[in-house]
Amino acid sequence: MTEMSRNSGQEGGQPGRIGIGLELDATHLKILEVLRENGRISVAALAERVGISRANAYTRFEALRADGAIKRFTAEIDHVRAGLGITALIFVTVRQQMWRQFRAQLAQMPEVEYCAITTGQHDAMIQVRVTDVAAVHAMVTDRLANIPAVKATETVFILDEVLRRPYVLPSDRGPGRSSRRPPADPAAGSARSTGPARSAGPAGAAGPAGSTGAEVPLGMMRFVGAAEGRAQLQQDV
Amino acid sequence: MTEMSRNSGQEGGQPGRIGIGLELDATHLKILEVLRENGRISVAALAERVGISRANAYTRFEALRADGAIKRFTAEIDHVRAGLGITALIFVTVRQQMWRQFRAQLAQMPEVEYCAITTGQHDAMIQVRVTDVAAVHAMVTDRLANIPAVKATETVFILDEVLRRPYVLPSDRGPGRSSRRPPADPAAGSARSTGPARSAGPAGAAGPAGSTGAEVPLGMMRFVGAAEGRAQLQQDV
DNA sequence: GTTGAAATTAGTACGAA
DNA sequence: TTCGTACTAATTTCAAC
Repeated sequence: MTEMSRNSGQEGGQPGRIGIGLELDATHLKILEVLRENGRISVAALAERVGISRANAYTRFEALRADGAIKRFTAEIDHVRAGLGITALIFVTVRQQMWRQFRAQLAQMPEVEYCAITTGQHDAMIQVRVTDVAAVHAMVTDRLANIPAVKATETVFILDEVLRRPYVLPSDRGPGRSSRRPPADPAAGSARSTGPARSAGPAGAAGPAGSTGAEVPLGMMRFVGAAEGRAQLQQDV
Repeated sequence: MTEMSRNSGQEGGQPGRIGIGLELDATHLKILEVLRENGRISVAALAERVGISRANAYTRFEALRADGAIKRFTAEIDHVRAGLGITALIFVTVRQQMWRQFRAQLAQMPEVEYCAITTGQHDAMIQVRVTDVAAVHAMVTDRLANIPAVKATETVFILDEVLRRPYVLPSDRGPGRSSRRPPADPAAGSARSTGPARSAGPAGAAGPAGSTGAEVPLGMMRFVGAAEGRAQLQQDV
């Protein structure tokens, strides 16, 4: 299972915990930078590219894995080549108090590649990969519609995936804080990595959670209030 | 080259291209299955898990990479640990005839992890990872709003990422076609991969593209028509 | 497509700076 | 902590079957 709970690497924790077990310095970020683009690089080559000794690279590599900063290593597969030419996004409104059931059902659907709980008009967005358009229809009408937790859905097809970065890092915008100019796209490269797969951690949980339901204009951005039942999110899930 | 004449193995092709250079048999899928969960496994261990000889595994492994079925290998990084605790989805309405500019600008934004062109109310969805909520605001108002190609945006925060599968494969639902019962979630594992970063290729391009703009009820699914300017998608991009 | 054996490389375990 | 080296184990390559 690929359930992402929000806790640290090896230990389970409370949902609210964010604890940092490892201070990531510039060298750590550099390692992550190489690894996200070439997950299969040897530690020796990694050490050379980062500019540290092999022994140091092994130590840091292991630390990053143990800490959970590196969750797992995966191969990016061409879905079209693999026979899954259709990608769709399904926005789901979940009936309050039924989040647990919804998550359980999700785990039973192998065509679901990604699911995130969001603010806004809907409660969750799921991304599915299937062989044909009919399969999307079947998925929505047969599978999702039969889940009591699902109140409503809205489907959108993905026509093209313009960009997919392995994983964004803070170092992408320099050592500093936020809004600065990017140093241009550092795309090319190859990465390699090794290690057992583990449950993913939680994403950011800050932000306008538990909003009131009213639209709150904030500059050009529209914070669409969460749907009813969102307040139960933490207790229910 | 024999059968791969129309697409090259290592090179990206035109957006409309779907060509299949390599026939993926059950063994290939099995290899992909292992690799997506453990991208850093050795080819020797891979051979053992798949049940083929080492040499065979090397041959197939290389073929999958050359063919492009495996695009690259990457490390999944815990964004929170890496200092990017906030994830948001920004739905963008793009001004017609300006897709090329939009895409060019995207490449200049390192905080963008993913961008897909969609049907529906909006034209594109981008996922960003940043350090704090303010950075999202800055991103939308300062960066996106200043792109002439961007007509409007709508932002939604991700409160939790419930599920992330390395990559969905057709074998997940058995050798057959579509809607069947999943064999339960085969999640855990770790993946390793290697390869240069590249711009994402086109996803499935079928579906209700070039729709009229009217809502077409189809079972429980709502096909929201594409926004104006979508017709220029292929020529413009 | 498989097996086995050689050459290379990776991973580990020390000390020393 | 980090580096450098030596030792051990594993992997990749290449041969023949």
